[in-house]
Amino acid sequence: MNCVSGLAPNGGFNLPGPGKRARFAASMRLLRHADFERVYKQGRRHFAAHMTVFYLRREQGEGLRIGFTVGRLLGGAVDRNRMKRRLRESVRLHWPAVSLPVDVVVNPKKSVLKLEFAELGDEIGRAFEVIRKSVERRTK
RNA sequence: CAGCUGGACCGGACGGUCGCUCUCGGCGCUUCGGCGGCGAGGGAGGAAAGUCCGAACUCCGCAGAGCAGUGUGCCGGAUAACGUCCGGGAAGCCGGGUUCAAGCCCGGUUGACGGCUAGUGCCACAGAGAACAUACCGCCUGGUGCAUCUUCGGAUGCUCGGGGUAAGGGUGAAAAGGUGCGGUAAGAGCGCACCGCCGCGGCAGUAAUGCAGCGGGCAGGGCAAACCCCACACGGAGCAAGACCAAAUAGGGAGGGAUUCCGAGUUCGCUCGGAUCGUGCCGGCUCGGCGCGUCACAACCUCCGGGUAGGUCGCUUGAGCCCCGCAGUAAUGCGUGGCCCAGAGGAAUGACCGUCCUGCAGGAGCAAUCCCGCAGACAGAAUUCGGCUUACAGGUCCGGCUGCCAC
RNA sequence: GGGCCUGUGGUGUAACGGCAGCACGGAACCCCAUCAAGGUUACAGGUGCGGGUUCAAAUCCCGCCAGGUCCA
Repeated sequence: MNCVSGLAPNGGFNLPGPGKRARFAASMRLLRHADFERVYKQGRRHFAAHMTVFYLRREQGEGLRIGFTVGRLLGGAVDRNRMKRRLRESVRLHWPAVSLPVDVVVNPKKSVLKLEFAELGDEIGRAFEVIRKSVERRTK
């Protein structure tokens, strides 16, 4: 029993509308190892200059959920934490207005550490756009 | 003032907007498990690191003792404990003084420092000889032969083999006490003095050890970060320890209930078909439908226990931090008072901006200063403490040495 | 959280505490009409780094660094 497939998406509290302030609560993140595995094995991939984005349409629930994988190859603990924090902030500020029932995993590259923050945000925005189009096409 | 060096400490500051996480308060929704939003407060380090030691804590194991294994290793103290810390000592190195020299004294510094007069093993090359030492060149001695000189006693030189010698040369990391004087054919602890060494008892000190004395001419080369011996310590695993709740699926255990007849087949265990009875499920009940049925198994129903995903606890009040006082050379201990200081779990402490601070480059200015740009280390809690080790921009304070300037 | 292993020319590997070798590759030359193969020659290292023990260290000891691997 977990809250992810059950209550939170059904309730729909966590969907930020255009007027709402940008948030990034726990229910909007991927929190379980099994979810990551499913997205890696069954999901589709989108390659960008500074990251690779995996995404998978979810059967249950409605909200978009996102997680980050930053492995040991990318640097020490300080650098990896910095990457995750910058990604999280970018995702928070570029959260798509339309609600998508999709799980997303982002694998950053080392350049995320030194990249201009605005540029990182643009790339996240473009990735969300690609995912939105892909999901809408499959739904029809 | 500058450079080098030792120790202690700090590790950019303040504010705004939007986020994350925990706690508390009250609110809304709820399938009563939670979810959402509002307000207030808390939110990385000196090394959080490496995981090299030591503990706490938890589970497992355990009559007692020994072996094996691992670690530690001068002495005393500190401590919960340690391979850590503090103090002391031996020893090495550097500088100065003194001495013919060895050595001794003073100052600084280093400091894994039990035992090779228990055993075993190793010591390449070079060298005559390397552990029951050794005679290559030398030195001394007497002998044979030859040459020269001769005052005809012999002397000198060379060759050969004999003996003595451990001074000198040479080899080596190391050649079996050192220096000086005496002594001698030449030499040698052969003798003496001083130093070193060994033994004995004495004194000082808790002890390591030191000091002086007497005796012995000197045995006992080095290596135990070689095997080893001696003394001491150590049960094993680790918060993914461990405790509790516990889905789905599979499996385990216990219990409950009830039959007879006819026909056919038969390897004589039983099987199949029909009727009847009992029972379980569907159903409010009957009929009906789907199953099962008396040795055992299976099936049905009820109950129990283990346990995975997942969740909760462990989880932060502790050998705790700060101030002051006392004891101690110090490590540290004791006492009064005050304080509560991160607890995540795909893992929170961030993003953007402003002002200031520090450093560096550029520009303006006689200068104080101003403008603009760049940079601000090493690094991120993961059960918790005590250490060690390693990384580290810049800065503050205290001490030592050297140089320059002033008095 | 804990255990174990490795590090030597460019590459792969040897070396009872006593001169750091071997093979491949690269370079030059020879051979050949040419290429390959073959032959000869020298080069390339202070054994991951820093200390210590020893007369002497790749080897023994201590501390770091990098990499690999196993268990929970």
